[in-house]
Amino acid sequence: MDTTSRLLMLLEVVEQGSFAKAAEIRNIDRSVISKQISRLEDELGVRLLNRTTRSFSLTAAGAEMIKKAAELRELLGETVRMAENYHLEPRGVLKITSSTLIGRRYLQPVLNDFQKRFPQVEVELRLDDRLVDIVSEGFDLAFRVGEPKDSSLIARKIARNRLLILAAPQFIETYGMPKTMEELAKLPAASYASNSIRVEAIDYYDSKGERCEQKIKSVFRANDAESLLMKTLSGTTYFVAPAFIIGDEIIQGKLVPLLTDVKLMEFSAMYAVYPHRDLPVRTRLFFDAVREHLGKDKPIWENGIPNFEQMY
Amino acid sequence: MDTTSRLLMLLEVVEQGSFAKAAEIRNIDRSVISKQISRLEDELGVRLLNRTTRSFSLTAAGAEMIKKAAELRELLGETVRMAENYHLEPRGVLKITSSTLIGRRYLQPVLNDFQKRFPQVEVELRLDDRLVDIVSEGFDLAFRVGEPKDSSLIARKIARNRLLILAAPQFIETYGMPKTMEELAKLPAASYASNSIRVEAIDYYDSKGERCEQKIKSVFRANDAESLLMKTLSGTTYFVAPAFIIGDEIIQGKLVPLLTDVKLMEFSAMYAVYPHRDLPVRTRLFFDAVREHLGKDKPIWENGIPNFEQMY
DNA sequence: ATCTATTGATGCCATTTTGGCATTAATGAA
DNA sequence: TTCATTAATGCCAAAATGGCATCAATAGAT
Repeated sequence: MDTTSRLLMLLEVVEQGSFAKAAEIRNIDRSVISKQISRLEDELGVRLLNRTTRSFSLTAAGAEMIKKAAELRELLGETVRMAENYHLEPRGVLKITSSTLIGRRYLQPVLNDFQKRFPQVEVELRLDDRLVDIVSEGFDLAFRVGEPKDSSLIARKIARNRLLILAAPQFIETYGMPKTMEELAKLPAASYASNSIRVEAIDYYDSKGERCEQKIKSVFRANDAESLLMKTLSGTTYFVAPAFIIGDEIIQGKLVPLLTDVKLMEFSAMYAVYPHRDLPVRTRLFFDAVREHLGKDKPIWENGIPNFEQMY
Repeated sequence: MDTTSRLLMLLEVVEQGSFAKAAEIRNIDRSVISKQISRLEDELGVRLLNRTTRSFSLTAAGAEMIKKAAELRELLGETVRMAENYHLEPRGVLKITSSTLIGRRYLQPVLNDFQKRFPQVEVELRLDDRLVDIVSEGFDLAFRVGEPKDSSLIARKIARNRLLILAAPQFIETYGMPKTMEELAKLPAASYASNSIRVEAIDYYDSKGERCEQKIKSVFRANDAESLLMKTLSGTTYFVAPAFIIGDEIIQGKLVPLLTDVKLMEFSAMYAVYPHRDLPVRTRLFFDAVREHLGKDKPIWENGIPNFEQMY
């Protein structure tokens, strides 16, 4: 390890706010960070951090150094990316992140095939339902539902994501088949709720084509679509579900679409997000493979929903 | 060693034109270069050099990489320099270059004192009578006679450098004391000649104050002032000498100034040259020490020339 | 005020990496 | 052709690295 790497290490330490966190991210011992930062200070001949045993603050010199370190990281990244443009065969580590469901159901099959075709590519898949900082953690590609806010990133819509209103047959037996949105609104619902998004109503177009919002009676909230689905399968709630979480439950008769004549507003589409314009070969190929797998116009998950084109 | 260092190594290899020369400059074995460049190619996944066992050429990828490597070197240099601005005590390696005579006679005493005062500063002195590329070789400071042409460098005049016309007493016995420039011009001269400068005449002001040029009869030319001086001491030539090469030869009576009533044009002054606006502390302190040693208005070497103020 | 958990520093040791030497293969020059 | 120079490779000793255990300091909890 030499001065440049030590500067990048310093930058990470400062970004993370502690030696320990930086060490955890790099999967190395804290002592390594401690030693390398000390050594960097020796090399530069300047104290960079004011330590107070349990924390630190930047010195004036340290503040200038991390600015330069950020420039170095950027430049080094550019350099590596430039080299990657010369790769004919994909190689290196493909780092991907997505929500658990997307990863397990839609990326995993593509990845399996991808690594058969390109054995030289290592894959690191991080399934996480919270948003991940793809720049600082160095991801090549992220898959998310909903358009990301960070405009420094590039987001491409890769599949639409329509909504359905679903319930189990047992639910319909219990409550009867609702005929209107107002009737539906009185029935118990399962709905998605995390600290970022919270679904509390159904957006739809009424018979006159006007946009309406119908508040729902949510009795079960979770930040995990599978949980909501399981709850709904138990027959105790209905569920306004984005299509991409549906497997073959409808074909198997475990779930039935309700109010299929109502026109629902389109839900946030699925997006691919990446940090730079010029993707490494491995990323571009995988990206294409995912789009191929998901389908050009009609997303793959809609195959499990008979007559979906005629609904909603 | 990490990717950045390997890139810088590549840059040096390309600049030097061979692995062997780059290895020599760094004082490491060739095998190290060979291994590290190979490893860099592995890391980047691109062939950077087309090898032909006895030489190499850059690939397209390699050409792009060395551009980036040059940027990296520049940025890393800036970073280190920025850190040096925070040094209160001088430290690090002070790298100086000068001509042999300047180094031996005028820098050496200052350096001895300087390292007594600041033992933490290492010194590397390169005496070389050809011009040295102070940027690419990383010198802090250079001392030269004559204003340098490279405008990317900063040059400061640190001492005037007047001329004298000198001869040994034996020379005067042999040829008689010349009374006019015309008489002098007929006598055999020793003169400085290198592939850059070639002294073939004496510039002076005549009795009417007009600029004149008197061609001389040069019978001994060398690119080394000491040689010219020794030749002159032998009594076979006179010598138009810059004052800074004079020791105590005049006081000891070994040399006598000729035609002291002629007003000679001032010779190129002595300059200090450095590559950047913001000098590290060690450099600034040494620079000041040199100026102190040489004297503010009257250069130290003029002390060996009695009544010099009244001559020429 | 006291206790506890966390943080960064330090010393020690096993592992990895590095750099130098010797050898080899290739190639341009004499 | 021969010869000298160059880069690559294998081997080995030396240096650097990373992990573990430990310590001292301190912010936060009780």
